[in-house]
Amino acid sequence: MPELPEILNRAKEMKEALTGKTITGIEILQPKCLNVPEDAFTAALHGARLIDITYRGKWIFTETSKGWLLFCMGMGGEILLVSRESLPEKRRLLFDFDDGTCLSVNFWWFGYAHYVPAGMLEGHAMTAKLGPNAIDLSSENLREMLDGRRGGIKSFLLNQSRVAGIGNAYVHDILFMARLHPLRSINTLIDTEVNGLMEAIHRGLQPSIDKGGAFYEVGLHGQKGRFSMEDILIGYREGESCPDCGAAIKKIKTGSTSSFICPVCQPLE
DNA sequence: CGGGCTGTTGACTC
DNA sequence: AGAGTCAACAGCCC
Repeated sequence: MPELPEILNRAKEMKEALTGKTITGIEILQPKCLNVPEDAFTAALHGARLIDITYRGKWIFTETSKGWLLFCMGMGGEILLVSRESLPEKRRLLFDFDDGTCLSVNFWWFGYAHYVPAGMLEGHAMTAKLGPNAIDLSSENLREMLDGRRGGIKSFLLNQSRVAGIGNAYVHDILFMARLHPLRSINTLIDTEVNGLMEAIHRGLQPSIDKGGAFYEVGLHGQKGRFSMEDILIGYREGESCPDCGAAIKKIKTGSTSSFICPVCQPLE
C-alpha cells in the first residue's frame, strides 16, 4: 500500500534517475489501467522527453515534453528501472528509453497510468481535487479544514480530497500518537487536540520518509524500504501491549476499514 | 481447496 | 455533507 512516504521517495528516485530520458517504446499489457485508448496513449507519449517527476498524495506526476504521465499505485506495485535483459515477469506497462534502459510498472488492478495533455491538469478529476500533501500542512491549515465539519476523524484523514497521502497503513499510529479514537467526531476536537494531531501526522510519516518507505514496498532499484514492523507502535499488533499503558491493542471495524487502537489511550467518549 | 480479509478509489444511494 | 455499499484484483492466512 504505497502512501505518502513511499510515493515521495519513489518520485525523488525517479526524478534523479529518469530526468532527461526519452521514451522510445511503450508496451501496454493492461489497457484497463489507462484513461485513454491504448493507441492514443502510445501516440501521445512516444518520443516524449522526461522533464521532471513530482508527487501529490499517492500520485506520481511525470512531466514530459508531450504532456503528463500520472501514476497511482493503488494497493501496491513496483516501478522498476531495469534493462531489457532483466525484465520482471510481472508488469502491466513497459517504457523503453533512448539509452537502452526500461521502466517496468506493475500494480494490482486498482493502479492507474493516466495521460493528460500539457496544460490540462485541471481537467484531470482524480488529481485536481486532491488536498494538500499531509506533511506540508500546518496546525492552522488543519484547524481551518476541520472547522465546521462533522463525521469521524479517521475518514477525514483518509479522504484524499481533504488531506493527501495518508492511507490505512499509517493512520493507526497517527491516531494513537494523537490519542484520538478513529470514530471521534471532528466537531468535538479542541485546539490542543488538533495541534497534537498535526504533530502526530509528522511523527507518523517522517520516520518512514527518512527510511525510504515501508518494508513491504520496493524502490526504483528494487531495494526494500527500511521502515519496518518494529517502527510501528499500534498498527497490525492486535493483542499485543500498548507501548504506553500496556493494555491489549484491539482491532475494530470502522466503516469499511479496520482500525487498530489502544482502548485505554484512545477512548471514544 | 476455499473462504475471508486487505488495500484504493469512484460511483452510487440514502 | 456524510455514511454506507459495491466493484475491480492478487496474495496471504487459516
